[in-house]
Amino acid sequence: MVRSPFFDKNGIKKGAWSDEEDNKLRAYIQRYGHPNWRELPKFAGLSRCGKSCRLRWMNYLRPNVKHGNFTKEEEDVITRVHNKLGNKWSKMAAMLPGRSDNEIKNYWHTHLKDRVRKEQTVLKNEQSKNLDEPHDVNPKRWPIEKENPNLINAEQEVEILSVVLSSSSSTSESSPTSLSVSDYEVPCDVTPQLSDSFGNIWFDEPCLPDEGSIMSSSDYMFSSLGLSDELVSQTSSEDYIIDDLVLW
DNA sequence: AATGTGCGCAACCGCCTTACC
DNA sequence: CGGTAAGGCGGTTGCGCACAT
Repeated sequence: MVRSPFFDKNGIKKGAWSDEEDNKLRAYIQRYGHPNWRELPKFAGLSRCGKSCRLRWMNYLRPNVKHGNFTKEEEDVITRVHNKLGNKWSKMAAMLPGRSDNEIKNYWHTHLKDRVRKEQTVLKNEQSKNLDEPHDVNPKRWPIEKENPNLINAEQEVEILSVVLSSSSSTSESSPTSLSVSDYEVPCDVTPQLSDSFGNIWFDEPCLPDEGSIMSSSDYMFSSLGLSDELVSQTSSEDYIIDDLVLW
């Protein structure tokens, strides 16, 4: 399934990792951490380059890393974020505790890409049929927006989400604003709704980050998005409906 | 049973960003 | 401010496996 092991001209081992190598890397990092990836293989007794060690740890050996089938909710998050941001795998990984960017990327290419493309083609055809009859793209949203003129449009949503996702520090002075990432291209009847099983992935399942501390999936999401505790605590649960990815 | 073909996924590669001097 | 090293990210590749012929 993977490249057969071999040594390059510098004596660096490439290709599939053996159990022995995995054990060495795991044992070393659990004991000493990974302050310097480049030096790590030397001290851990591995004939690998630092990059290879980092990749193996991040994608496979980390204690909290998940393998196997993606849930419907995870698929939905990937689809929605991809619609807004494109191939930002690390951003998606930050929102899906236990999933690596590599795994998300692979899953997108092998499972989701074609499916989403088909869904959007179907949608486009339907929309072109109904061109003469303008109607709400997302009927669920419009009543809310009409009630609240302060809500933002689709372009602003992408911009703000990009900032939120890339931000490493909180914007504590920001007032609670509804940040919707609802998908205008894939309506709610095409993509499954997250809110139905919202608790499953964001709140029920504890998550173990690298540091070893336990935090809830929702804490993990907010911390990975750079949202401060105070800001999160101001937030009522109704405010971050993942159905539309309203973050706060 | 043998061979061909496509898929899935771990790992590699190169570029970009960040940190440090 | 520029140079360098290290980390991180996204695109691509190689190969084992399952399924089709």
